[in-house]
Amino acid sequence: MTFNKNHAPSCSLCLNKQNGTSIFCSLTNDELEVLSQGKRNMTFKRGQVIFSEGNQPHGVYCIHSGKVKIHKMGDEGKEQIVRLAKTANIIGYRSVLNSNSYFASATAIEDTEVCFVSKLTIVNLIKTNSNFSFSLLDLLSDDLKRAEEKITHMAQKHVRERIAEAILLLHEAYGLREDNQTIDSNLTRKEIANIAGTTTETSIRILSEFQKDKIIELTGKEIKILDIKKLFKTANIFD
Amino acid sequence: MTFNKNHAPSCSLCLNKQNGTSIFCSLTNDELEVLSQGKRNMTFKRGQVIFSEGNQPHGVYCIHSGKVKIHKMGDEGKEQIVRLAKTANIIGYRSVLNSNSYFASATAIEDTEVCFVSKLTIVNLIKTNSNFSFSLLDLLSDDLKRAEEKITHMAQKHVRERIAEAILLLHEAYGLREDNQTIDSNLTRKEIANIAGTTTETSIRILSEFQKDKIIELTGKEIKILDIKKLFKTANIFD
DNA sequence: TAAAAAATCTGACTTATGTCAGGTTTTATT
DNA sequence: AATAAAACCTGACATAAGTCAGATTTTTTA
Repeated sequence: MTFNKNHAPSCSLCLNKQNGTSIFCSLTNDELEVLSQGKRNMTFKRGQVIFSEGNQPHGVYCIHSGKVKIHKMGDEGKEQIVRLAKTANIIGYRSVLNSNSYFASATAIEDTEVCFVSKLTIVNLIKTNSNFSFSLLDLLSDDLKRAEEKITHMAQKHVRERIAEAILLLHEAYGLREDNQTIDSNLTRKEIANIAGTTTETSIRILSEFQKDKIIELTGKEIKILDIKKLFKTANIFD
Repeated sequence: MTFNKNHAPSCSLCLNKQNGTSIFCSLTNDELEVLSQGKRNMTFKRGQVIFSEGNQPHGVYCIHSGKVKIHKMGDEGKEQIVRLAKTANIIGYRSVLNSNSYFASATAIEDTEVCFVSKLTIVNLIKTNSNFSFSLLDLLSDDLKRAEEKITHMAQKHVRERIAEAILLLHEAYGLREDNQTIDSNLTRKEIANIAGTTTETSIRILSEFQKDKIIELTGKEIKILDIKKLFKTANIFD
């Protein structure tokens, strides 16, 4: 990890804020100025750890650009990926909000720039700006909803359905490349297994099956979605 | 369900509030008065539904006494229990906070009295009392932590470990009866299966195994914990 | 650019856990 | 109290998915 004082712009000029995709959108100009003054810019190369399970949190990380996986260690040292984050998302807030140590780790899955914002700044914002509190509550509620949905699916769905769901999650979280077909991420088979909660071998086998069934096309780590309707059907998701 | 205007006391006199176990502890006397005036008292018999997946939420439910399961329907109509609530807990807040329809249902697992608090009241409290916001954020953070832990366990633990964990969850959530050994709840084998994410048959079989191994003693639906250390070990939980 | 280390792939085999079926006991309803 | 409906239990069997092992390809590192 390296510090980088000048790369990310001031928060009020940040594109992610202007897009309306950031949790900091509800801040006043003054508040943004304070945020901007206090933040610390850092960059992480693919594979580098942003924070680690068990450590003490001192603030949150706003992803200025890049992609991050949030993962937990299981009993036998097997990784479980519990969330995926991208540009404009903030990570590490859960532990800050209830003052526990991190219960999960965050690792860059591609080169990533983050702005670190101290716990004190976040706490002050909650104290003074209820819109910010609402944004945080909304964010947490959404995460909780997804997590409890995932519990149900882990308990009840077959691996084939869960792998299909993992691909759909990647699609939703990271979107498509310019060709409008290829998922904009390159996780390993093992990481896909760790989203779906299965073994690397099974993940490989089922991805090949999907290719044989003309649902996806695989080129190395790239996944091109050929038939998204079939993918939803395979995942057993209807709506 | 029946309305019951006089059973639960005014919020400021409520024992759950005085115990320090309620989320409303951070409220001022004036705020408690508003809360008290606005609340509506309801009672639900064992098995009755408090709110249902898919419906629109209009407020939160504070459990004055009783026990409630929060559960989701899986694809094949199989229930997954995602949380357990008891006296002093509030339920239904997740959906209120991000204005979605309920994504899970709540059903009384024993006779339960609740106080219904309108969404407007909650929103006003968040707007005016940042301590209340902190309490809610803390609550949601804790739920999220537990949920993401459960995802990992669902994905990686064997059914035997998950059933042991389910018993420990019951123990933690509902505590013990006067004998200091028997868990104060009487879920069916099927409901235990629906916490652990397995079938009724397997849950029955594994509970019998635990009895044979002198970890628990079963009398109808009652579960007496004989060896909690062994139970933790069986669940593969150390700390 | 060579060597080492990951990641991918495939086949054979094992096993945990689900499914089905039938009987008994407990609980709820009339 | 009688009947119906859940809940509980057990055995036999089926199968989804894990494990192990070895080969190939890709990526990383020196």
